[in-house]
Amino acid sequence: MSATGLTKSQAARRGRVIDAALSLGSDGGYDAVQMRDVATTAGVALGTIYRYFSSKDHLLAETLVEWANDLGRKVSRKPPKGEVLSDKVVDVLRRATRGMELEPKLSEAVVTALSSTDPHAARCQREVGDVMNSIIASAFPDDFDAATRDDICRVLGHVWFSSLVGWVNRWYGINHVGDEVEIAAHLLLDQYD
Amino acid sequence: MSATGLTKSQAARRGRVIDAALSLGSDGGYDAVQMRDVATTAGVALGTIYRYFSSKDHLLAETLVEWANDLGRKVSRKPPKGEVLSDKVVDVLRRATRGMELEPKLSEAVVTALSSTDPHAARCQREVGDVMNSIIASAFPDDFDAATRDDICRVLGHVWFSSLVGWVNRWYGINHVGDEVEIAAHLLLDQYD
DNA sequence: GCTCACACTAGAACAGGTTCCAGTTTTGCC
DNA sequence: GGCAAAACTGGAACCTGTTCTAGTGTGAGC
Repeated sequence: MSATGLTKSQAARRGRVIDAALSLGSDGGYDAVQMRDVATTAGVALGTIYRYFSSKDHLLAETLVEWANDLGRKVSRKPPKGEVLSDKVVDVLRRATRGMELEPKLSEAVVTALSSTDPHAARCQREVGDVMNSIIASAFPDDFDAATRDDICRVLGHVWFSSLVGWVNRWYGINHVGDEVEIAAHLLLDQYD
Repeated sequence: MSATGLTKSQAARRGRVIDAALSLGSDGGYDAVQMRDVATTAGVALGTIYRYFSSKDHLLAETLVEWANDLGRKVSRKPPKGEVLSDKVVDVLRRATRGMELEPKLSEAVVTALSSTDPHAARCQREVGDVMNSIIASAFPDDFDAATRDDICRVLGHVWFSSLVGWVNRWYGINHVGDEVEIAAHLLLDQYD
């Protein structure tokens, strides 16, 4: 068995389940990800899904973890653009937001799962938060005070998350997410430029 | 019938339903607010609840609206304490947080409902947000630039909401909510003192 | 006071997430 | 290869939010 503690066929099964969730979610959003459908689409028994994921929300949250890690790798390959600190931070957050814009239904699904109270989903939520924080932090210069930087990253993470929830709940459009984050970034960072 | 469009007995029924939800929620949190139990506790039929509230989340969100309005009245009676702007803002946000601390189970219930996608719940969410924003805004001096003030209030609202969700999902303790908001307030406001 | 539209009730029915079970297949180990 | 343990399967069952139905009040306008 591999380093993850799963045999090859198990890893494949788990992968098929995530793929099925992604596929159903990107077509119809959260409600369309029905566990019975995920099971048949993935070609596994319903009960098997629950061997790998503690709940529907956990399943969707795991897919978001993969997405966040992906984004992290991309950002480290193509560092944020911008003359001043606030521009760089806005650039990286807009890239994150644009990624969700491209898959609105799927984003609705995963963001909904992101505010679930399932404990296993909560681990994913924290993981996503950590990844986002480190992505944002990577836009800062090395000589920036680390404690202040972390505080600022957390605040921006809160704004990003809260705006996403607002978008998912149709309080306002997706473009608002980027705008809101940009406003926050300027309020927090312009004093350092 | 009264100004609200409800007869006296209807207003009473509606009130009993909310009271039942409050009572069940403050004992056992979100999961303990079961619609069948709400119905029997309130002494109404299950279907009747759905005449007044479109969903469980809507019901809980309405109770939060009442709570927020309450807080708004209290704050306008006893204005925020503090020498400098950031202290005042922190004071008012800590009062909001303390209110939830006193009823942790109930807060878990209403905050969970606050991130629901039900459209009627969404109206409540926006209402709560507006009330919170105006409460925070009331800590600012009259001559503060209104647009900047509103931007700052929204950012603080995001931090508050996101931290509450984090608390509800057990990412960290309730005291963290106040701390996180305080950090954000200092980052945003110390430059104006 | 009558009446009609509408609200309410009890309870069944439905939907989808989650759990359970009996039987079968895989897997790790000797 | 043979065996015990663990994983998987199909499917029923369970739970709780939500909807529906048939019958019973109830109150506003005449």
